[in-house]
Amino acid sequence: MGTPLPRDPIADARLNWERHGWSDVAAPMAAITAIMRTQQILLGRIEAVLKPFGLTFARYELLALLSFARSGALPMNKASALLQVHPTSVTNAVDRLQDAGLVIRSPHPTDGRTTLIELTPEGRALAKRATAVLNSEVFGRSGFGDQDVDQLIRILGTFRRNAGDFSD
Amino acid sequence: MGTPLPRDPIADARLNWERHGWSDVAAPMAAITAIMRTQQILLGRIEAVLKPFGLTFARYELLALLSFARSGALPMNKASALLQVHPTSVTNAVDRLQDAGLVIRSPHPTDGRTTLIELTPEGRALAKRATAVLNSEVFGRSGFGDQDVDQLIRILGTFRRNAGDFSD
DNA sequence: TCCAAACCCTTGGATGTCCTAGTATATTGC
DNA sequence: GCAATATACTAGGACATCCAAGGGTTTGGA
Repeated sequence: MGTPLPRDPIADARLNWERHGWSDVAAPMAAITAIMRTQQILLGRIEAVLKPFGLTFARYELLALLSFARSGALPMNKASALLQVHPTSVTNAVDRLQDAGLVIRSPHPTDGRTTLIELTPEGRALAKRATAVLNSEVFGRSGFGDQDVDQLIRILGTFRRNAGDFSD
Repeated sequence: MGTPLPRDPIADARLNWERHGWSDVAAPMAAITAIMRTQQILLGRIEAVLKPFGLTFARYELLALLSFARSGALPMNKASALLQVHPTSVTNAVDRLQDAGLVIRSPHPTDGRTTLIELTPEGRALAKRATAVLNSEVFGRSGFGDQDVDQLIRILGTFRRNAGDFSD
């Protein structure tokens, strides 16, 4: 990561918006751009922690999801829905996790269309170790204050519900 | 995008974290995961709007940045720094924008190492039209309340400053 | 019963991002 | 003045994401 910029580029963009007569949408534009940039920063931290484990965020998410399933196994389409990513992304992740011996594919007992993803003991152990480091190095040092964390969960939760993520 | 899930998957993940004795980091984990998911939703909306223009978000950002530069031209390294992406990503975006006739590369007048990216009239016109639609369709209907927009800008601004994005 | 529609997963192609390495040009120091 | 260092951009490779298309399986209505 380079040297800090002398000025906040998002604040500058907001000024540019206002100068061009788009004041009514300048603030949401700045908020949305800030979300994009924050995601980029956080993803960078997470991937840096996971790299020594040979994991990417996408693969870790799948591993973690499986480790919380009672049986340690889930159908591909369930995983796709819960992780809210495209089915092909799950296929891709499973391919690599399987090559690494962390999961195995097995046929669904009653539905021939469905493939189950199952955690191996190695996969379960790796998920546990990776989570421990993520907890201490990323989530435990997020840089957000406690109140801001609550605000984020509230604001983004409302947004996600309105966007159709869940009907809770 | 599929049917809404019956339950919020991030709230469930938070419960799983608490059940496993990681209550101290469960809330920041939920906040960070929510940021990742929100970014995904917003990016999807933006790319859907830009697709008819033949633009992706990465290319649009570069066009918009150039359109705000007084001369309509910037060195590659400046663009990379301001957009906060890897230099190779700028190279990639410029390649495609140049193929589309929206920008041209020109040599820097005094520094032979540097390449200037310059907006063509077509590029400037397209940026203007794309911005108008983004403003009305995405930023103008973000789904965030006015107060929440302010909160997001404040919280994420502090985060980005602490992360070393800028020293303002 | 049987066939069309729906569903599940995979493959192939396009895009974007990053990293590492390499080439070319500037600047600095001796 | 020349070598060493720093900077700017590009090339190639690894991953992840999406879309479109295809083949196998199940379901439900004619």
